[in-house]
Amino acid sequence: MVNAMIKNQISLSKNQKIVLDYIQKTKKPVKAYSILSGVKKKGINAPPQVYRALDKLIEKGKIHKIESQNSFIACNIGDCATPHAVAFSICNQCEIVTEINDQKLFKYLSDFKDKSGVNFKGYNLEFFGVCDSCKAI
Amino acid sequence: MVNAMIKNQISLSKNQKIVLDYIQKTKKPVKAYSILSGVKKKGINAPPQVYRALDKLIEKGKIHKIESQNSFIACNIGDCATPHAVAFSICNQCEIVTEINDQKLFKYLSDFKDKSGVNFKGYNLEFFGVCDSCKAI
DNA sequence: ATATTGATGTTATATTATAACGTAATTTTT
DNA sequence: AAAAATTACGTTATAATATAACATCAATAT
Repeated sequence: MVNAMIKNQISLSKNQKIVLDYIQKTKKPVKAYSILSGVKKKGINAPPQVYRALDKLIEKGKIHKIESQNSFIACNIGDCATPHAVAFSICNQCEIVTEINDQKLFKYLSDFKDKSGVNFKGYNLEFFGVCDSCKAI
Repeated sequence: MVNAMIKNQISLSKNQKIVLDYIQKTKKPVKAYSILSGVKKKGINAPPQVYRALDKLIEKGKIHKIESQNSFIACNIGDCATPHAVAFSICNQCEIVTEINDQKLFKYLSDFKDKSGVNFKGYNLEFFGVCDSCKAI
């Protein structure tokens, strides 16, 4: 029982913590090589170290990749239960990304079936527009 | 009037035609450098020529970029009226991509508003799963 | 005719990501 | 606890994706 709980807690390795820390500090999505320069002083020296950490953090639901930007953001839902079923809004002007947490949308997409009746395990949805702050300018 | 119609016909430049031709011949999504090697004999020699054509073809609704694959497919809806509001299904095994043409889904996504009431101009939706052919194996 | 815009060709380089190898730490199994 | 298996680490090199910059040519609009 207790063991099961402990196992459920997702544990992070040293480099994974360093990379996650860095991503969580920023508001905008960050690119892999920005992360690399940002964590050099912590002893991470080479791209593979960053990319390996990123891969694991995605698997563990701690971060998401924004495919249209090749950038990464922290999951704002804590431990994301569905790391492969995600939706974001992206401002075309300032490029700020916000993770969308909308149960109705999630249900709609999870239930969606294509013409041949195939249902999908996951999805990545990126909305594009201009955010309120940019509209105000 | 006639002029307006002629203007409405989307015209393609020489390189744009070559690149589109190549993409339409393939069933699977193709990568930029595959296109480049595929059209070398047609006189296209360097990456910028391909990428410029790709950009224009996307603008003109002739092709779409599959962001999660950095690959490109021909629009299966002909002249896509909404080149920046698209949905695809992607097989995780064979990586085949199919463009989804579902009016209900389109309406749902176009009407979607985030928490702050912002409505979005476009979206890119990629569903992931295993296609029927791969399931059968 | 001439200014503007769109397209081309080319070289070089920037950006993003992974292969491959050896080693060390951690976890699981026995 | 020892052996085996898995996971993570560090490093070098290189692959794959994409753009900057510049000169030239073509088309179209004023």
